[in-house]
Amino acid sequence: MYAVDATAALFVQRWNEAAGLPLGDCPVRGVLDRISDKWSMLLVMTLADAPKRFNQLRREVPDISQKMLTQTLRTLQRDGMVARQVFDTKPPAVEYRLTPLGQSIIVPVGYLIDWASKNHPRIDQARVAFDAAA
Amino acid sequence: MYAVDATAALFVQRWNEAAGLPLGDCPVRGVLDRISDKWSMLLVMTLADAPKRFNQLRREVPDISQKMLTQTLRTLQRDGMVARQVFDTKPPAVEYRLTPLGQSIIVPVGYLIDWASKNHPRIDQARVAFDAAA
DNA sequence: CTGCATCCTGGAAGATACTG
DNA sequence: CAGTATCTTCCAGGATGCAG
Repeated sequence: MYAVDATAALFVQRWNEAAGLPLGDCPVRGVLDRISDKWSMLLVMTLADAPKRFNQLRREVPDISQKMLTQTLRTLQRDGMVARQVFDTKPPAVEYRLTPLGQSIIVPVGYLIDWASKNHPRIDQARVAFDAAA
Repeated sequence: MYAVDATAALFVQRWNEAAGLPLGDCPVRGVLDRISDKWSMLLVMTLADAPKRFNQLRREVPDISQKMLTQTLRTLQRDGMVARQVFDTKPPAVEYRLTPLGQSIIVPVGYLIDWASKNHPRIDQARVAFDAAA
């Protein structure tokens, strides 16, 4: 055991319960896998402040290919995180917006982002030290 | 804009600042990428309650290959999240434990796990509905 | 027990071209 | 503008065998 704070201990306990499930039935594994794909969370955060259109997303995430943009948006839509609204104008416009479910993940992902921005210098330091030792 | 709560709005604002950075310089992207690999967070959570040895980890995460276990542990060690301690016994024993940095990520990841366990039924529903519509 | 070395494959992702 | 279709590349990850 370590000395961990109460919040961490609670999460660890929940995790241990979840981790005991058969692999296919562990909902956490499934969600972590989804989050873990290269673009999903990036798009969720890019849509976090306002709904956006297809090419607007391409501009704001310049290093995503249009194929992966389409594909990731479809997956997010299928998972109920993003809603797709077509405007029947000429030329057609398509707007993507977070659903309430999609919005609800902003906070937990936000904590991770917060952790990242606070601790990435430590990670960088650790890497330099590790590589120097090797 | 959506109507989002204050916490979410704060995280969105921070994200937008981070997202403005050149891609290589965005610390958040880097950390999301690390988290996004298949096994890192799984191992962190498995080590969250107590230090463990190599084959103990194999048993607790039965579907990880030994190659990926070694590889992921090395990466976590390099990033300063995990410490590796060798006991000079016969046969040799090696113990892996979370560093303070590694422990500090339990809480933000925990929020995500919490979100996952609460919302995975909604995601499942959404998928069924989406597939039925198609 | 704790690994490293090698080989190999599936699927993720990129590039390019075309369309309503 | 918002996609689809196809081809190709690339590498994470699995399988297996060996070693200190």
